[in-house]
Amino acid sequence: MRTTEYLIATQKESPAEAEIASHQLMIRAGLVRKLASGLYTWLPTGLRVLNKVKEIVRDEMNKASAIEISMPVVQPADLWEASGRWEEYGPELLRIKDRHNRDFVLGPTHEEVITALVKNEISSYKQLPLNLYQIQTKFRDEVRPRFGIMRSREFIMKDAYSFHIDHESLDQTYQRMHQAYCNIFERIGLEYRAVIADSGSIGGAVSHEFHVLAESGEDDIAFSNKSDYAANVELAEVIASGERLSANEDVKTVDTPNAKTIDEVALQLSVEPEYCVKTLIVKASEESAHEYIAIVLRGDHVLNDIKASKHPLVASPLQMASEDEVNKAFGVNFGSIGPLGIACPILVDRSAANCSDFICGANMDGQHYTGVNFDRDVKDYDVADLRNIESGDTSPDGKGTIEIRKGIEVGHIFQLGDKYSNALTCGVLTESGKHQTLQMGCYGIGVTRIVAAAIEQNHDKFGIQWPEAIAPFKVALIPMNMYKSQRVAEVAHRLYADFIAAGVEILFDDRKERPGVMFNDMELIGIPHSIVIGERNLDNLQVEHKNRKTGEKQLLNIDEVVAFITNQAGV
RNA sequence: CGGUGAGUGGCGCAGCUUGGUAGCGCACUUGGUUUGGGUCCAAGGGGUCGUAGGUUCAAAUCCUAUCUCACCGACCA
Repeated sequence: MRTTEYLIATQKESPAEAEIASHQLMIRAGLVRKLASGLYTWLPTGLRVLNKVKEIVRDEMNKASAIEISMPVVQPADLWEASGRWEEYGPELLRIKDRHNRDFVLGPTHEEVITALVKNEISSYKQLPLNLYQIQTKFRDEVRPRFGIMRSREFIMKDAYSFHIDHESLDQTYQRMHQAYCNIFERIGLEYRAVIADSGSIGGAVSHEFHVLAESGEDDIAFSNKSDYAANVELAEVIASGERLSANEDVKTVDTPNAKTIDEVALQLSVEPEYCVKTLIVKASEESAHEYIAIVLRGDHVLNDIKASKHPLVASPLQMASEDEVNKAFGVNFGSIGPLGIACPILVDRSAANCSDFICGANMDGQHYTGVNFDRDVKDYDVADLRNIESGDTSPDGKGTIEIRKGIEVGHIFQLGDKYSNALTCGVLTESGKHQTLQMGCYGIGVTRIVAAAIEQNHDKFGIQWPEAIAPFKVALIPMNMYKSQRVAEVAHRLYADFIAAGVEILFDDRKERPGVMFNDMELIGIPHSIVIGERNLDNLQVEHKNRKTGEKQLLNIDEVVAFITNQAGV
């Protein structure tokens, strides 16, 4: 490709609204342009990258025996009414009417359509398992589109749906998809983690998210430094390390005037917060036959709402008691609540349960106890996993310690079970001739989001540094003063032809621009290899190669350039 | 949906407080200059100042309404 026949569309400045690197760089490098909130046009360079990602996804899906189809973006509402999601989905579902005033939706996902399809096409267990996918535009009327292409309303998703006679078969395909996803992200060249998204209470994981690690990510990922364990911070189970030490001290009452927080208590008593416990009062569930529950955490730990609300004694969703309610029920204000002698059931976090001789509120304003111990002093309580996992905790699989980093969710795989097949009565006849509802799995990848995530992970102050596998071009050919130097022009044209003959994707900057402009544009666009042709090196029949990622420069003989690139880039 | 802020050539902004008929940088066009890291000079083209209404001799500027967008919180690939 020649720049003079191409649309470069680079910019010096990025729009004020672009907050994160990938958004700024996608606009500055001329990859996308915004049409309206959450709606983007893909310019030629961006589209080349997008297509590379699509091809890798497609290839790995095919290798995993998934079969490509294409379903409509516009879907009739009655399917959504049948699945219950016409009511359930809410305003993110864009609803439209046709000329006959019939209701349709712009598909945010395709479970309904695929299930209806399979219901009609598949009638025997012999045709199973079946795994169908498409790479296609989705529309979700996001509350707040953000970060450019990262969270747009219209986006491209690879969505796959598998159908099975039983759970065992579903599990096999699920594992296969898990592996396919790992292959995809490895091939693209991204640092990622497969994250446990929901450790179902019955039998193992039923959902994994795939996250690309990047500072700008919106999710906190906890992962082991020794194993491949990874989970959302909210969902990661915490196992308490160590054992409780024996009680040495007696309970004493100390004055802690005006100390409302653990930090203030710890400061007044000159101890670290981890030697204190904090007691939080939450609303109890109906079945608990109490009004409130006291939750006890170590002073330096953070309550995990999700875990707490899953406990049978605790109201779901979690509701913290107000200070007035606490005062009314227990005769004490925030700051001096404690488990010792409190008139409600007590839930103790696993880590807090390992504390001994600890400090806690005395249930009298302005006073705390020291030297408190479970069992000896606090007798009736339940232990549960109630806090957020933290950096440095032991990994839940027992291997290594936990690190926490930000992640961008780019993929999600699910074992759906029979939710949709049941609602739309999708089943087959079994070997014994009985009707059997199918088990389903679904597997999504945010194709457009991968492009943004790749930039988040691979850029510097000059621009994008594309991984080879998804770079819009492998090589930028940059001639110095081609319009003045006949020699430079000749070599440039010859190399350009050679690269094309060798099947290398090359961008030949034949604009009549100053060198600085060309260097800056090619670096901003992020092409992995630059070949610079200048009078300077032509006497020795050499040109210069520069690696975008490492910045390394070296001189190459003109005759060797193409081979050098094809060997290095694995073309 | 709640909170905050902004709408002025393609992009980034100034002008608004104190009304007087729109300006700067980038980009674009032309000519010259320069040519291994976003040259420099000159000339030029392009804007219903988000929209509607009002106040006024006069509105980008003041008032009212409305629309849109962005940023911060709960959802998602």
